[in-house]
Amino acid sequence: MVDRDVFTAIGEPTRRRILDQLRSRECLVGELVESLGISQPNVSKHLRVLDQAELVRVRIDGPRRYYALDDHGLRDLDAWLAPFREIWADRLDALEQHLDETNKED
Amino acid sequence: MVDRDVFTAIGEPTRRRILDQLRSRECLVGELVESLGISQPNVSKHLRVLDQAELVRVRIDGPRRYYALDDHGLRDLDAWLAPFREIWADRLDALEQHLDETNKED
DNA sequence: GCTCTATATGCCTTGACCGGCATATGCCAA
DNA sequence: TTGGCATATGCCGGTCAAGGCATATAGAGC
Repeated sequence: MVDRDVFTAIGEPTRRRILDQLRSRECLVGELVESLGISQPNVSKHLRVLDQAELVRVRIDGPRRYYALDDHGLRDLDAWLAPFREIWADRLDALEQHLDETNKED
Repeated sequence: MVDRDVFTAIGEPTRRRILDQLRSRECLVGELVESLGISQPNVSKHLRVLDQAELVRVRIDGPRRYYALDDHGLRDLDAWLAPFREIWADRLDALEQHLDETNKED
């Protein structure tokens, strides 16, 4: 329980299922327990990891806790991905250019 | 050694360093060993995981193996991320709209 | 204050994985 | 074919995380 960054957080399939579920709306812990079919302590532990990675945030309402998506974590992931995406773009540009050149030659 | 998907592959810091390094150009295993300062067997093992996740591909030249980025894996990650990105967009739209409404009221 | 509900935390076991090391494999040159 | 270089693979020990279970905490109502 040291280095809970976004990458380790989304490495776990169950946690990705939680994130997928939260896309539609915020959920109570109990709702996730029921829909995912895993134990409540387990859900709470996964939510803790997701929270530390800023992938979810909590809204406390009396004894209930509503969990919802938090943009920060996934934006971090998106930022990490960005330079790689640029490489794809460059390759596509190069491909297009190559095709253009080829057309000219015809 | 079961479920080598993109998520588990990028969960490891060393593997992310390898990917970062491969952004500039394809590399030999020995080059990665030297630049990363870790043992050769270790690099080979990480490369194997990255290969299974389609994050890198190999070009064999005699006894040498050039490793380069493979788009497929990171595109998978990008695809997983897409629906979340749409949510950000929706929220930004909603924010803009709210600001517009507020301006009108002034 | 007591109790019920909702959730979090602690302990334990098991399994996965990382790193180090030794060794195997594959390819080339002489 | 023998030797040497580049890389992969197998084994081992330590570590860490996931899941199950029991239990602690916190709020709401009586």
